[in-house]
Amino acid sequence: MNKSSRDDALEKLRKKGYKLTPQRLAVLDVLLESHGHLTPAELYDRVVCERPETGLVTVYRTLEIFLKLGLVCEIHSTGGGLAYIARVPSGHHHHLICSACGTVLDFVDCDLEDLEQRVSLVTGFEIENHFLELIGRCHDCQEQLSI
Amino acid sequence: MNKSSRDDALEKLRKKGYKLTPQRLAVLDVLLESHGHLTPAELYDRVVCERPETGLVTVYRTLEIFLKLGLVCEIHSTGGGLAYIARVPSGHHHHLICSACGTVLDFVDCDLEDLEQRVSLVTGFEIENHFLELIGRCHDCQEQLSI
DNA sequence: CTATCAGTGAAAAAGGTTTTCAATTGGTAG
DNA sequence: CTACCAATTGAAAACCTTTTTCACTGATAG
Repeated sequence: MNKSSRDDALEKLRKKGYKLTPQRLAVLDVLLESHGHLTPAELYDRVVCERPETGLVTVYRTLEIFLKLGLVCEIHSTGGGLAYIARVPSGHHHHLICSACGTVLDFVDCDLEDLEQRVSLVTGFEIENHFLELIGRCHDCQEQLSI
Repeated sequence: MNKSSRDDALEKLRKKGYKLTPQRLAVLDVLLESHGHLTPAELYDRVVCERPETGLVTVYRTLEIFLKLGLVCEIHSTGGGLAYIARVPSGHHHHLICSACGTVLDFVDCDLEDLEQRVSLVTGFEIENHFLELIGRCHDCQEQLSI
């Protein structure tokens, strides 16, 4: 639960003219309370606990809006579909994903600007974006293996 | 067309006991002749031109084998499904993808080991893998914009 | 020649995501 | 406070990608 993230999100939604419906608030709160990434289906399951009248479609539509506003990040590395996690309001960062429990940590220290400049010089590409995810095993899951 | 890549691929297939069927050869050749990444459906379309009796299912099955043998790389950043590109036999590398024309270049110079060690120290994660794609605009597509 | 078995195509199934559409609702102007 | 209207919603259907199932084929070994 992060009050300032929540208020920041509500502010952005309001500013763009999106209505603060109960469904959108529920999706937002589930995202903010979650420690790891969630697939749309997982998100839907949790939202339905609070508001049984919510539809899966609305979860998809809400995620689309949240993504456009930068309130969530999309995670691609997970097999099959996409997953989403609330974005802390800290600008540029990447994700470190535990392959066992799915916990996602952010990290900022990526130094990719240097790499991008080098690659750009060699290839003539104008780099617009990058996509970096580290996959590993978090401290807790390492311990569970050795027990 | 890259003769040594083709021979290398045939060698690997043979060594693992996979039969060199016309369908598999067709998929391989389309991949080797392509400059960018291809979705399974795109690949299928091109293969069908040469061998109309080929099924989409076989393309999927072939890609699965090629991926296991390291003959192709999977690309995640593209919206929707996955895409594949022939892997040049050069070990560890990443992809630079043109957002306009889809051309994919490889680059090797990633220095992520340093980053991984830093992130590992800070977070306690044991890094197993990383996933990096740079997205940009290739030299040709930059020119087309300015014309 | 026959038995075997990897490989195949077509169809069906299985996900996941998007579209359609009629009904409802949140925010606002009066 | 009320009425209005565009935005939003849920359910169903449509779509797309990928996987599974199954009967059949075509090599290969004995």
